[in-house]
Amino acid sequence: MPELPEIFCRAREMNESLRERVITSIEVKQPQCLNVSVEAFEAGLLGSRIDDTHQQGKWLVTDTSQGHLLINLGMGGELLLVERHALPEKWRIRFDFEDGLTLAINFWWFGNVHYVEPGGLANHTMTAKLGPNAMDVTVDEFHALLAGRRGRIKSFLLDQSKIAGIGNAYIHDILFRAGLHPLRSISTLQDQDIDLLHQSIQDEFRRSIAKGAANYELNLLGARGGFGAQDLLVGYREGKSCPVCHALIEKQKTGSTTSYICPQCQAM
DNA sequence: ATAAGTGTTGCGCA
DNA sequence: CTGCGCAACACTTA
Repeated sequence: MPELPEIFCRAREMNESLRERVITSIEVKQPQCLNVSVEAFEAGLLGSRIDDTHQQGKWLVTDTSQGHLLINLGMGGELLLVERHALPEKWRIRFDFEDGLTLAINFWWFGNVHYVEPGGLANHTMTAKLGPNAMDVTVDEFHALLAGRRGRIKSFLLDQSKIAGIGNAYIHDILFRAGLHPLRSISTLQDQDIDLLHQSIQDEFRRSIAKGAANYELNLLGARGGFGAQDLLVGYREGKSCPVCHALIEKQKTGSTTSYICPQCQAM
């Protein structure tokens, strides 16, 4: 589950390792994850020089000399920079560079690799409609985003068009740190709840980024991140005791996603 | 061995 | 606007 911390780290790694490289060949094993035909994809990116990469929600947006490469790893996957003779077993799309290195992209379920021509980002609806990056939202902006909303807090936080980058793995501890039940109605939140929730998002993501993000994902060079189960307070800890009140952590179906909560600390 | 569950997203529908 | 069910490119666990 690449969420904001993973994508943030991958963007940083791409900037460190891919800038100035020129794409000399492209192999697409899975055309379904493209937004254009294989022919158009290759015509767009062959010969292009990699420039800056930035993170936008769960998307990686790479500028090149011939347009933009946009990647969404869906529910998990890797971007591996390897020697061409040492390709990983599984990859769906591959970019070869002139110096013998290859960027191999894989994802295990639902990913996107898109090409957008120069100046066309505004027409790429999947990224154009994203809300502000969760880590970039100030506390005042966060209050404004929530003002007048009716639904439930978890649905809002997971809605990428409202605020981008939060997924169903980090959200367990984000809500726990804020003392909020996932099904809590936004309209019942007090100002201090919103302040604390904003702080929780910042804290959780910063802690993960500081450790190189999730340890179940590989970075560009194949190393695992340092943020893992030992860093979670309630997430994926069903039946264990709450670190604050020692009540037993519960796993609950909340709408179409599963939630891990402390029934004491996160009462409705 | 078979089936359910899972980190994402867009869509249609109530 | 909000919620829900569904489907789409695997893989792990019960």
